Amino acid sequence: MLTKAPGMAAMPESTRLGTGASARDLLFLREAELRLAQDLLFFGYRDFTAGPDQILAELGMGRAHHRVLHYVGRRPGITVGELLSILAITKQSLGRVLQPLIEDGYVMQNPGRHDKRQRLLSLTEKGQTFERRLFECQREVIMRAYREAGPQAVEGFRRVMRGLMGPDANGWIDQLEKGCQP
Amino acid sequence: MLTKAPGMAAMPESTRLGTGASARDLLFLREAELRLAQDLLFFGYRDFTAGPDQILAELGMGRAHHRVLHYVGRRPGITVGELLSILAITKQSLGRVLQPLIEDGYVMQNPGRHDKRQRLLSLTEKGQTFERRLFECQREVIMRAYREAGPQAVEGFRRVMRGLMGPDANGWIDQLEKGCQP
DNA sequence: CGCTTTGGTCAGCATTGTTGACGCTTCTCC
DNA sequence: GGAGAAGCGTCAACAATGCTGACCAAAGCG
Repeated sequence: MLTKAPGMAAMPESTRLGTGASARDLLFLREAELRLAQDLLFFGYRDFTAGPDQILAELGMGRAHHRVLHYVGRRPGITVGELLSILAITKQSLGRVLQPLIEDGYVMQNPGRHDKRQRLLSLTEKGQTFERRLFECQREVIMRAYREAGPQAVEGFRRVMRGLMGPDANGWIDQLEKGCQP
Repeated sequence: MLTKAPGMAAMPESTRLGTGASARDLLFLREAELRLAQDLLFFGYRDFTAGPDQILAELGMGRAHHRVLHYVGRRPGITVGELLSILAITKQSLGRVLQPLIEDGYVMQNPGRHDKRQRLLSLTEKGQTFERRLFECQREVIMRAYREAGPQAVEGFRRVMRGLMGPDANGWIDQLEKGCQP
């Protein structure tokens, strides 16, 4: 907004992080660049969720249902407590979407083997099918964005996004990534 | 989820986009990588908005108020119609947050010079101060993430985010970037 | 046997999105 | 100049998804 550096964003220069970075390297921290980040996150997140939202609406569901289906699908046998931690919402908020999902046969619950208080959640066949449908919707969007941006951009995207979130979320991401490559 | 390529994300190889990309280059399009993207966006967006949300709550406001303050601040003299297009919400939804912001002296409206039907919106001193406070909150988060990730990662982040959003949002982003470097 | 943990539930409230309908002012075009 | 369109505001009702507070039941644990 004050200094001028058109196209600076395209410079393929220094890769060094932090230590010893020149003033030139830090141009991307100007106010205008940070404002842009706000916009990117707002528009990006909104458009990214738009597809599933539409499908969900047809079945009388919302984004919260998708999140439950996603994380139950990602971690079959997850406990209610873990799900609450991941979503960072209250028991009541979760109950309102989880209960219908169970009643309508998308999610099933089994008592824990070691701890019978627990209700281990997993997707039914119907739940898997539906979750996949929602996923395919976003898959296309991400694939296009990733392919157009290229592998290095994707890696950069990941680094920035992880930097944006707090330690809790970063921990969950680590766990989720681990769990998917057994 | 099916193939295995630990640490692939860190490979600094080919930069070529799309055309002629090898199978190796496209490993980042595996299902697990796309699932990860879903998680990154969910956690990232949530944690990114958490700071302002807290401040806003103390004043009886919500995220919607922040968005209005942000875009009015970004485009002083914006019309109600433009704001509606950017936010992609209904007139009624906007009215509910805009009206209180005007009454409480955060936003002021002046009749358009050429078209007197228009109400050109801009931030009052009070509005600017408050918006800046919210911005500072996110500024720190973004700056840390950007600095830790490095300039190339930031560029990648931008490319991917722009790829995620639709043409409308991309158009608005272009306009907003232009308007800030007059 | 008591205490804690895990999970469920009821009641009420706030934010923010939606539709539909109606009114006022102002611009534009014939 | 008058008709219709455009820009904006507003009332009413509804839906999704957060929240708090309170209370209950079953199971684990010392």
